[in-house]
Amino acid sequence: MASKKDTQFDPARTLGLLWRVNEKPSRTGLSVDSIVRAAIEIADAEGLDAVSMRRVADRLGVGAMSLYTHVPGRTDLTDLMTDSALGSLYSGIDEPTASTTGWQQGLRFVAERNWQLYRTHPWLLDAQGARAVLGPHTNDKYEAELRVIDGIGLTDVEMDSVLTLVLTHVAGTARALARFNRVREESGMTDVQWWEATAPVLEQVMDRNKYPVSSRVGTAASESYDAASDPVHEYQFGVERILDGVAALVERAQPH
Amino acid sequence: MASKKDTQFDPARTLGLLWRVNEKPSRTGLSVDSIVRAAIEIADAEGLDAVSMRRVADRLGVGAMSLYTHVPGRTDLTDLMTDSALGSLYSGIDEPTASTTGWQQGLRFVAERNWQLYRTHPWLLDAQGARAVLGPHTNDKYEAELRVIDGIGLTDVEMDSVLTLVLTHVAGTARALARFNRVREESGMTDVQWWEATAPVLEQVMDRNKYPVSSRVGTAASESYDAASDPVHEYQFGVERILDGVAALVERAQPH
DNA sequence: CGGCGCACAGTACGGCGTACTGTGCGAGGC
DNA sequence: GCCTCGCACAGTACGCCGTACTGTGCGCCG
Repeated sequence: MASKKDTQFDPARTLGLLWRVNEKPSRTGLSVDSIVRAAIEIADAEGLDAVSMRRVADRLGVGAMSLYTHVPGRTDLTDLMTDSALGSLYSGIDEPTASTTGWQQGLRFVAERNWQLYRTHPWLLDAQGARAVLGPHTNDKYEAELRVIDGIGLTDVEMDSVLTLVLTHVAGTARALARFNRVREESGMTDVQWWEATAPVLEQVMDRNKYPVSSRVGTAASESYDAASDPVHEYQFGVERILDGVAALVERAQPH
Repeated sequence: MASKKDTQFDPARTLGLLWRVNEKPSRTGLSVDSIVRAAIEIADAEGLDAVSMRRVADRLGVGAMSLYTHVPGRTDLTDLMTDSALGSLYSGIDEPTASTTGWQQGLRFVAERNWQLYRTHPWLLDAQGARAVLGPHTNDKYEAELRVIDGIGLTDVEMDSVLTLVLTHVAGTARALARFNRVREESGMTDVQWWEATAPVLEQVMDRNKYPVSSRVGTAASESYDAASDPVHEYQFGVERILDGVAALVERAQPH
């Protein structure tokens, strides 16, 4: 994925598409918007891999190649899907700041919205292929999220770093959750079933004495989670640790 | 990718492969090890997408279908590659604890090794497709890494959570770095060139007044990084914040 | 030395993105 | 009112992919 060389790498064209510079009223109702909408529906239901040009065209009752009139190729379509999905994140550019007080609450709000976004559109995690997508919603998102940590004593660069840190954590744990869910769907096997098939073989082959700490911790963790891992817990635990770490940074910047 | 239904989902078979339960001395030197080695070489040079069964077979001077005698399919091959790559992480199960003092230094050591691992094998980031790979090296890794935070006052579950938090952060920032490098390679365009092609169009379409905070912060960040982002800085910054956050947790568990 | 099993090879199918090449509809000029 | 031209849409084809299924011929064991 994302390894094919684009026929033509044209940032200007992509940008024009993202901001819908040339709205074309076509004769069969085909348009950038309708194509993106169809693609997102498929991706939501079956993942990004299921979004092939043929599938999207089928869903629109149109020939596969007709899509290329409106969209340069699959890569750009993915960018368009990404920016479009980001449009539903916040009701407005002020929502995160307006609906919270204090930077901790603000960052938690931002994290939670991103987490929910990845839950509804897990394909977003597979969609970050190339350079940043500079679409309108992407820009709105960046501005809205930065505002919750503006004016709390961090430098501009630190603000960017803190936000990226939180978002990277959310994406990472969301990825674990998506993997978790996908495996269960596709294998038709619960974690317990899988473990029952795996454990006996592992027992024969692995010397438990070699792994004192990990067998103790692994057992404790899986008993606590009722599974091999618990992405939701990881997400929450991580956010709290990170907020504590950022608090230390803020205090250092502004000694009371 | 990773969406095809496996012909047969057989954990026992996969495990046997990972632990090399049935070493087969074949007649042309073809073996699980040689196949995995060839696959990794291709992946290191050209990414995981370039690892097709045909490519691997070609490199070994063998027909594509012959690989299936030793390996059930591409999915399992990927698991084998992953466990194999993890073998080079530490010289022994005690290296992280033996070469550091204190849990902070220990976690920094672990983070750094993982970071370097992802730098040499970026395809590892694309290889986590299904359930955990329970190979020998994967187990060694988990044990080695847990030991650096054993006995510092955390509960077993907290130990697992802390390690996962650090590793998730490393993987996330390594992914950003890999993307960064790949884009530069493939597009043949530096960040500066790209920006020069992008900026004028963006200027026409985006109202800067709508984005006071992000244009200030974005400018500061990109001037500081000489690029749109700096994954290395993000990695380091994040590790320090996370360590501070974990320190707060440790102190809370063990009041001085 | 005969025979059998398994390592290896080949062909083929249904998928993918998309280059290139038609076709026929809708709108503008007269 | 009609002709014409441009562009939205369609089709075919190529080279990739993973892998199911079907041969072949080598090496080992009796």
